[in-house]
Amino acid sequence: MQEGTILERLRDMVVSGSAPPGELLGEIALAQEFEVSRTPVREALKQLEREGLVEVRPRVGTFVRKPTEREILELFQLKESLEGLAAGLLAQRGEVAELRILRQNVADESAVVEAGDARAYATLVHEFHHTLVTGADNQKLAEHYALLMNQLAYHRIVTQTLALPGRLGASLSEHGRILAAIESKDALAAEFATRNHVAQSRQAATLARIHEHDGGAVPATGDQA
Amino acid sequence: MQEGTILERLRDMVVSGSAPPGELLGEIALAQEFEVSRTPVREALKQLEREGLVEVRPRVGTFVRKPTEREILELFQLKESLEGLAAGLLAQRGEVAELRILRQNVADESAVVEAGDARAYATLVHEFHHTLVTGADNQKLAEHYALLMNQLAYHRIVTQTLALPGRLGASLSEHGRILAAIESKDALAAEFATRNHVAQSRQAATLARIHEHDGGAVPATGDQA
DNA sequence: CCTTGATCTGATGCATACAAGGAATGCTAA
DNA sequence: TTAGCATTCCTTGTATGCATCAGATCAAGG
Repeated sequence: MQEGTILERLRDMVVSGSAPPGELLGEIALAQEFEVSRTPVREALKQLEREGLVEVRPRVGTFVRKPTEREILELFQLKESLEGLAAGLLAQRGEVAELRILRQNVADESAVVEAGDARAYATLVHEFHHTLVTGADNQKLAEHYALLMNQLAYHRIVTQTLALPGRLGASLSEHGRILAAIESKDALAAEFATRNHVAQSRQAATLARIHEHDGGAVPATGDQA
Repeated sequence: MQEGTILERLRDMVVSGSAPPGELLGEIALAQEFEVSRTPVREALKQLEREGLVEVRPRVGTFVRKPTEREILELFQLKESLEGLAAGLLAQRGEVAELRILRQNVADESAVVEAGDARAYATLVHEFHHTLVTGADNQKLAEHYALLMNQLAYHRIVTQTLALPGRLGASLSEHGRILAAIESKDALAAEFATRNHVAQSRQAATLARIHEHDGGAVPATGDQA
């Protein structure tokens, strides 16, 4: 079959969207699909419930959960705080491996923005933020952050958001400012540059969702920087 | 028997310390104690593992986990960030029920400090921080915060910390500054007052742990404000 | 036609039996 | 005496059967 544990495969089904929101994740069906018994499937489903990805209705079933607008706002507020913390911590660490990765990452971002490749940029954005959090050298922070990002179905949101006009370049320069603040070992500046970046990203993501609900592609007329 | 679900009862055993670090939480023994089968016990243990309270060694057993010094530092860093976020959000909410609770709480704190009742003050401290987070009106924040606090074995740490000379009064005035910043709807001031308070608390807690390792009660000679 | 009720299906929740592996213990040999 | 090893015990991991209950379906009455 596929790779990875049952938990990972199930989580991927939810995060990637191959199991759409509202869909019933029946223990028996999944057990047959994974060729195991209900017990390990059940354990994995409970874990996903703890991660906020599915909703278990007792005696009824486990369903893929779709975050409400309210929850997305709450998650972005948390994201802002946690990434800000990470940037500040990283700035205090001095010259570490993650810093070099960030430099290379921003350089790569410049290149793909030149080429206008929004999808490649989305991948680099993901790596940038991931490196930021990893570089904070705080395992607990990384764990909490990972929970957040799963619930935000990060890739798709980021990809859609970056399709907004002007957002691509704005995001790049924001990353540049974050890196500069970290380079200068100014923890406070790094924190606030990061928080500002996340806030901007949140606004853009909100717009992207609104446009999506309008029905389909993002329009050419944008009203945000 | 007792009240609450199996999960809550098990968690309480770990957090309260009635099951000391390193102790084996055997599924069979717990199942007999709770008068259920291994299955629900096992589910609860897995949940506690995800909360970071126990460590599951495959094919060996589930053991009560003791946070390392490193982890405690990491958790306090997160606590500082999350409580700061909460205070800032609360400051932006205007006159809400939680704000009135905080006012009453600080007033009560003054009274018990006058009376010199450190134990009663510890309870009020717990309520103050809990109200702060609740008042942020962010469910996800509250959930992540709850995870943190469980791992910190908050009650005991706070109680020990407040026993340090001078810490009682310092904590009270810090709470006062936090409340004042929230009252003035200054989100940034509220955030930093809270972060400063948590940082002070962390330093005091570190001292308390060091003294504890010296062997027993906190000495009368303190070297922190 | 709409509402209301019983029934029936299918899902989870729990209990239990069996399989598999790690750790301690005691035995043997050097 | 001690090092090495086999064995035994005790633990979790998995599979499966039964009990229970939410929700759908269908029929009967207004």
